[in-house]
Amino acid sequence: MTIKIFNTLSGKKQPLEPVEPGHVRLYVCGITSYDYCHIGHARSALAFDMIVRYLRYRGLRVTYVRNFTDIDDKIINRAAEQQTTPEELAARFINEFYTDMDRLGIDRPDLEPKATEHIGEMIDLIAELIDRGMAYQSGADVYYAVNSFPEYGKLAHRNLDDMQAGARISVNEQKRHPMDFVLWKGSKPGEPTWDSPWGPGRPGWHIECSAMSRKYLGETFDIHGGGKDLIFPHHENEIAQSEGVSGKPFANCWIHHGFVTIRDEKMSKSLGNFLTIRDILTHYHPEVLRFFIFSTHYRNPLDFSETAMQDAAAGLERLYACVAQVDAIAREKSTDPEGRISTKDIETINAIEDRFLQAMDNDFNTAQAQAILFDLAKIINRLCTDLPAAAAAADIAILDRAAGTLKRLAAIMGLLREDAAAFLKGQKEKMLAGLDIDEERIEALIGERLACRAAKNWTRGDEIRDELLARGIELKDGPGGTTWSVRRS
RNA sequence: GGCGGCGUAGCCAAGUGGCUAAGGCAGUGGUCUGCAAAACCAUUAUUCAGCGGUUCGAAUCCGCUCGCCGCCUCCA
Repeated sequence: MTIKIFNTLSGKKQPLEPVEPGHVRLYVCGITSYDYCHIGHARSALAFDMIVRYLRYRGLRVTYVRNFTDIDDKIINRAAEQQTTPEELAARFINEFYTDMDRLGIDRPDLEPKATEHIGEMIDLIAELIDRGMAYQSGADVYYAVNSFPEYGKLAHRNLDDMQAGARISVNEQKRHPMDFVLWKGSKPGEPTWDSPWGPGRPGWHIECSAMSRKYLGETFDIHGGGKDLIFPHHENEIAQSEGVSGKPFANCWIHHGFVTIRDEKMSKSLGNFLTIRDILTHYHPEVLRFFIFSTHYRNPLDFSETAMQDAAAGLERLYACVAQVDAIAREKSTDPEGRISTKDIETINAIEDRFLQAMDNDFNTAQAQAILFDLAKIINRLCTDLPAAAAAADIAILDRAAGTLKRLAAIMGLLREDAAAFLKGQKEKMLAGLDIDEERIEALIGERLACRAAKNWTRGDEIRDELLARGIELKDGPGGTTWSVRRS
């Protein structure tokens, strides 16, 4: 089995063939740190977290680099608004970013370089571009000459003529070509500044990724990723810079994920429809967000709604309930000498992992992979339902192994990583918090109902059950007594 | 104007030439239960926006039409 990935550059799915066999080098564009992260950032971080976990699961070594843009116009402007320095602002939001990422259970990349710590590398790169006649100084700025790179537009699948027809390009007297972009910006008074051969200034946005990826991953590496909105101009410009200097292919494969939308519109600050990660996490467990995000293929748009999150929570709870059921098997009562689970069921269980890997090998199809997890959960549930009280040790072992497979595969998406009973209890408490009733009162009513039922006073017993149901609490009478859950509205 | 994507059941969402069109949520019938709930079993798209075409065969390929979205400016 080979891993196939959709490559934006070629427009096709292609087998992953690392430059160094067995070792994948991956660069992902991280955040510009000037504000709290929204669900779109979460999708990006989660998508690549899943990709890295999967590649490692498949036995590949991965070097994962994700940068921080900690100097840029937005940071400077926001710092001025908040009467602080760009350095302080950027550092603060990098910390906030880590808070969010940690809560989402996202593994840290291997390297997280910051732009401001690589000014020297950027200056070197710009100088090389000037030497090669691909960049020019104009006033206090340095620009990249797009005409010097004949393949400009190959990633976005456009050419310079198409783009100029758009005519949304601001006129800048200093540029030779309207599409030329800045590599080095002469600084204005009061702005952060670094010395350079072209005078004091700061780097343009695109050059940092070219400089840092070259330093940490080399001139040619395997995968470069980011959101679809980065295809043009950011990634196009990175290619122009990096290949302009090296004359070699930059990234062999480009992965771009889709947007998170709200009511089918892209989130944006101007529309006021963006939600921060921490907003979401006050209402939902991090794994619910993960489940939601991975319920759609990473390249497709994903529409956020309360309903979708409720559905995701219900689905995730179903998987957890399956694991909890296996955890709760009464092992000590095992006396059956012979297992009863059919060979057919065992074969189906054994085939799950291959099916899962096949789905994931196909451009990380997590939606399909989730469906396979549900197939496994369904079998486990059925076997548990049919399991006699004195189940055979062999059968219990099969169920334990199946539940282990479920958890192991789900963990690639960062799911089912908590103790099942604890997770379900947590969800229950979270939902209970939104209701006008507390646990003590519920237990008291259950106690009262138990007495009624013992006396076969079904009428009053049912009354209590209906009363609780009206307040959002569902009762379940099981062999081990009555338990309750919060009804999902 | 240029480029690209999408339109599959009540909702969400896989499937990109050929076994019965995955899975989740919601719904319905049944088993279980004093009655319920959960779980299980069964069931819910003869059909994949519409119209034409290619093919022995298409949701899947091609053309056109309609609708929605994104990029071309900072953006995950």
